[in-house]
Amino acid sequence: MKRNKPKYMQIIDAAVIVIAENGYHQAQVSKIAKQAGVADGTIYLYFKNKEDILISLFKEKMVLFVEKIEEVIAGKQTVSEKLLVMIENHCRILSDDHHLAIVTQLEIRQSNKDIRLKINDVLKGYLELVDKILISGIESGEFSSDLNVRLARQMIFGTLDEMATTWVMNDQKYDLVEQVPAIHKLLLHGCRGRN
Amino acid sequence: MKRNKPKYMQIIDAAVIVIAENGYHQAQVSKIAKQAGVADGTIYLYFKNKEDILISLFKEKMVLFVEKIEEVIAGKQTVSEKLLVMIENHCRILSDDHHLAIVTQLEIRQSNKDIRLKINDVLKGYLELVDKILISGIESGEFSSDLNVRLARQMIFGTLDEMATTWVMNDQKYDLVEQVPAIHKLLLHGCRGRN
Amino acid sequence: MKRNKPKYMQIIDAAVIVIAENGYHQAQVSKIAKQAGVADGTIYLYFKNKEDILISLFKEKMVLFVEKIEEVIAGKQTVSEKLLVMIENHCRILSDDHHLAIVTQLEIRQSNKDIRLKINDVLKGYLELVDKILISGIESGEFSSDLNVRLARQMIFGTLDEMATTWVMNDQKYDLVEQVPAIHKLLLHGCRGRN
Amino acid sequence: MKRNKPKYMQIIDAAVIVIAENGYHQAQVSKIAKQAGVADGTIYLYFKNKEDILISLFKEKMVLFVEKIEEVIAGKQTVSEKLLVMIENHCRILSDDHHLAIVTQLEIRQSNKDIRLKINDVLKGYLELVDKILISGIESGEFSSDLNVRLARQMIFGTLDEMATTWVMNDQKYDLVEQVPAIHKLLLHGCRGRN
DNA sequence: AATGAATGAGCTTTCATTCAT
DNA sequence: GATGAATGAAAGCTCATTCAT
Repeated sequence: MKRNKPKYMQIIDAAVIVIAENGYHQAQVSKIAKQAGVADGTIYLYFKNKEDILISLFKEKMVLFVEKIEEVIAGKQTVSEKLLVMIENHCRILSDDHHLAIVTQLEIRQSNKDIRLKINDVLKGYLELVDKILISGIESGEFSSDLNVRLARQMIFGTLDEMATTWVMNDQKYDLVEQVPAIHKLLLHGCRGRN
Repeated sequence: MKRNKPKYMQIIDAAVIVIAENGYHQAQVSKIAKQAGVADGTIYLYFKNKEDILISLFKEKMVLFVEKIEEVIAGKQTVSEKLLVMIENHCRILSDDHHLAIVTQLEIRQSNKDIRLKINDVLKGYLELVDKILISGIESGEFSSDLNVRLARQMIFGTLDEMATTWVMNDQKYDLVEQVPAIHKLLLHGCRGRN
Repeated sequence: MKRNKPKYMQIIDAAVIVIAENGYHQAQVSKIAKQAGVADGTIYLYFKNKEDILISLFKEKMVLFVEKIEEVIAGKQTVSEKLLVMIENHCRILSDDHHLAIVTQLEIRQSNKDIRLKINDVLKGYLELVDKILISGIESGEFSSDLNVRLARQMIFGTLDEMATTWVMNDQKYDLVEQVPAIHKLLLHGCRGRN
Repeated sequence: MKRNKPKYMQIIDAAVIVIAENGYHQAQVSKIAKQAGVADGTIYLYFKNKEDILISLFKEKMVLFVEKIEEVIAGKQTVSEKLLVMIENHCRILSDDHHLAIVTQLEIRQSNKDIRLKINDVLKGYLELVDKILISGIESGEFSSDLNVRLARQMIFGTLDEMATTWVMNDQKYDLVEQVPAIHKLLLHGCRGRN
């Protein structure tokens, strides 16, 4: 298992720092190697190529992301609460790791279509989690059975992503978590759709 | 006025096609020139550099975008209607120009931070339009005065952007405009927030 | 006769200014045209190509240079006096036209070997003048008949040129003409060679 | 120490040959790399950029130049002898390396002002050597204490440089070293200045 | 005579990847 | 497993010159 080899995560963590601090196009393999404290060639013992570093990076971080959110959702009963803790954790995880926020919201998006598609694959794990919450809401009767789950999921993810990106673009100078209740209200009422 | 010089728009239109068909990083200046039917050097009579082509491209298209939407909104009374025609036009404009959709949703985002920031500046025109609609809703009493305009705008734009990007990523193989009523309902209820 | 057409000298004078102020490699034909107040294409009605502007420039200025010096020499009897007024005028002409000094001492030398050779041809007029002075010195007995005229001329021209270049390189911040008597003494004694 | 890395001198020597044989503006990095038997990219492991090759080239050769001359001067007592061996070596070093002569007398001077200034800095080492000889002449009483060292140095260097440049411009078809005694006599008498 | 829009050839430098040690 | 020197392909931009008006 790759993940158990110490240098694997060492290189990924180095990549996050180097990309966040230098930007995607200035994150040369040699810089990542230097930050990780290994030789350039060593990178290629753990990753197929540069693209593989990026996708692996995203995969590793996203797994933690989804695990964390699944964990906090588990204890919640109503869809409102589930949505709330999901939004809260989404914002908190990004707030807690400024480097990661920069990488996921700004830098990684500069990659080409191939990489974007692979990243989207990884993202599916998160989107399915959102779907699960929405479906639980329909089943509990809190949401109408007419709710278009795919569109609602796009609204939720699109909104959170836009919020986060704007926040990063503004150099993270305001508090993202503070806005959680307001966003929760907007999205919840959007999904409820009765008024 | 730049826009009146025929080659200016000729080059911009060529850039949209070349970027859409080859991807951002494979859209060399020489390819754009060839597509536009001019010499490489001619590009530089109309644009400062490659970056300037991209920003101008985005600016020109966004101006048309905003003008068109302002026009259709003008005739509408209720905020619900305004939102509907805005969403409808957002989707229709992208649907009607597949090349443009690819460029704005996927390719242009691969540009570096400098260009991204300038593109964001251009985008402000559109975001202010959304704000105007939201404020008109508050003034007419259709939306609560408690509505956080900035967050609501991020929800609306984030949702539309996510929808459009997903649609382009899926090779535009379903009908985007068809989803307008459902999205309108989601966003409107989100903003109304009474239920 | 080219020289009588007003735009011919207009373009040459513009070239001196543009080259002096921007440097040889930044003196584009379009800049010279603009400075001269004519269209780019007009340049080519008066000069075969860019190279021709440079050589013509040097030729026109050198003719004035040689004419002036021949004039002042004419009135002098001894070789010492002739040498003195030659040196004096060499320094004064450069001192009086800072732009020209920059162009002849620094910028024009950045041209390629072809142009250098043609410039050297033009320079011959001046070198022959120096030879004439030296020969008059031998004939009058002031200089030994053993004097190697070619080498002495190289000494004289090389010394004046090095002085002038150093002075221009130091931004012409000291007085070149002030040094004339000392240089005259050095060169005269070099040529006399009896001690 | 850069100079000990074999490829460093290999590239510099290749640059001398390529510049001498093709001219400054036709000495592309790829040509130099080919001549040196390395890949284009390898050049940039040893030099910051193309400019750096030129300046390093001049620096390395000038160091040898100055070292050599300092060595031969050391054994000489009178200023006349010192001047003689200096002139002799100046001419001999250029005569012995035709490529180097072309590069230093013609090609390198086509570089832009930035490079010229850096080259002038390197040249200072040589000019200081000339000053040292002149001062030793004043101290020994061979030269008058009235001698303007700066001007005398400009005469000596200017004369040698002009001789060498003319010789290279004439395709080095006569013997430069043969002229050493005559030049020595001219310059020595110029400095002595008593006659 | 004068214009100036259009042309298109040409080159330095970067950086992901390899492979001998 | 680890190293890091070496590789070499690839592209944006400039500017002297032309020529239709």
